[in-house]
Amino acid sequence: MKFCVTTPIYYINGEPHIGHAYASIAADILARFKRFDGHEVHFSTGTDEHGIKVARSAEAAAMDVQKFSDIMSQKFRDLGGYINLSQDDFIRTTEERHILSSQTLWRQMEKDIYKDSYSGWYSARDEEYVPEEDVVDGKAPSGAPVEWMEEESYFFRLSAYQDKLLELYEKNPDFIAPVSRRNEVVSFVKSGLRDLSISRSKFDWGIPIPDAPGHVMYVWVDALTNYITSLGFPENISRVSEMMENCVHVVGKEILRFHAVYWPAFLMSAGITLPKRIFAHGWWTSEGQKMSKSIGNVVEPQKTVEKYGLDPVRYFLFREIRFGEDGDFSEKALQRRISYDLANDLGNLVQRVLAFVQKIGGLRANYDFGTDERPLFEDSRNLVKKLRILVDKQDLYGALEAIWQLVSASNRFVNDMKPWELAKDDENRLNAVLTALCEGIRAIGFGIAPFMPDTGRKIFDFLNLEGKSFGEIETNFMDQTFPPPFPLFPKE
RNA sequence: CGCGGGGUAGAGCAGUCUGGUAGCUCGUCAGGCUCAUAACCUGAAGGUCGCAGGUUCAAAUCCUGCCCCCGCAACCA
Repeated sequence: MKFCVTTPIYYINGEPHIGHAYASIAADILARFKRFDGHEVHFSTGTDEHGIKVARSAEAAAMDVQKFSDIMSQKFRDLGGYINLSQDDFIRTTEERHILSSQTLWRQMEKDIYKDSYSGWYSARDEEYVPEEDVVDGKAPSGAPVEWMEEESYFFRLSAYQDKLLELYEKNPDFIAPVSRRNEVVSFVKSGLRDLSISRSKFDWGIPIPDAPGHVMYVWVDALTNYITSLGFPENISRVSEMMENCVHVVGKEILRFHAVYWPAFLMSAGITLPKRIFAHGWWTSEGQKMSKSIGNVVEPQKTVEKYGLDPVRYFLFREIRFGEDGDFSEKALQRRISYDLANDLGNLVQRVLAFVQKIGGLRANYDFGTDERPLFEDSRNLVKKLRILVDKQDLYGALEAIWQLVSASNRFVNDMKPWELAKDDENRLNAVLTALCEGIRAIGFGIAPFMPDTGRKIFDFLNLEGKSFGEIETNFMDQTFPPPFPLFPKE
């Protein structure tokens, strides 16, 4: 089976923040899970580097725009390192392969492209058109004066795709997730689609339009195309098709419309396979307030990871709120998750069980699961099946919830079975209990590994499982001795 | 009358379609237990279910009006 997942490509006009890390880690978790489950995975991320804003920022920094792009793009590549991204490709829209890809796509859409003039209120100071309703007393929101301008532009016949898009949403109810976002898009499309201006001629920091000197592509055309460039468009069209139909685009809710309306319309026009799903994630506030530089509450991924460790942060982002909804990032909440969920529940479970196994010199072969051990054993074997279903819905919160149900069940099992008493007079029973618990810990390890890669690996090491995948969970723990365990999430 | 979602214990949510005086997770407090970085069990505190009317034996749940919050409302990458 094939699986493809993408992050948005990040616009390099600003510094990486927790929102970028969030989307990237989400995609990373999906990619890692599918790899564990034996799929051939393509996971891409990257940077979006064209457009007037980048050109202006470079100018403000008195830098060559390509040089500026190189520096900014590198910051996003570095972010991937801090958060342990397992991407297969990091794409930059200024790369040659992408320029060719975008121009090819443009050509394939040409039957839906026509030349006309675009007019509107233009702010020369801001170098951009200002929407009619934002113009007050002849001024843009920035205070700059606006004037009525007209320029030649290429248009994409988006209006021709209204019915096809509605049919797409109708036939594929899961094309857009979550459901509330889907409804927004459907209602937007139903309200009527206008043709889209897809070229710019007032600046040149963009991909040149074939045979149209002076015109560059509207950045969104170029940006969206990255997904198929990464898959090998235009050379490897079969790979593009087979990956796209199994592809989940993880996007922020602010850019859903571009992905759920424009992108499928472009692909339909060009005759390219549509992605399987567009998943719109929510936004984080920080300590109860909107993140902003002036308040000084912007959560910086690198600093947060340095202070709390990567795995706890990855865990927190997907346990604190349901994926798709908004939530609040606070240090107190993070500390609580680390202390309670990770150290007390998970860490302590692993420690109390493996320390016991260590104490009796390993697991022996002659044991029999009785009616007491069976349920935990079954739960352990069923966890992966549950996770497959949840992960296919991108319900990462639900997945962690399911894993922690097994953590709790395991902890409860230790309390109920009292291995410390069995140790006195019933060795076989003790072996059965500890073996069932190791089964639980193994399942938990597989479950958390996509979320917390380092912690997953530690658990695999504890149980001599390094290199095993989901398909190999049937292995039995017989006559095993394990290396001595150590606390996974040590408290100070 | 632009479209849509929502206001339920300290926090986040379910319950509203198919009326029967409220539930889940986390947090707080007390007791029990203890192999371990401790967890688990039991019990407790805490809600006029946005406001006001109406229907009904009975309303978070149905009807009417009002207040408030939040998305979307096209070229913003």
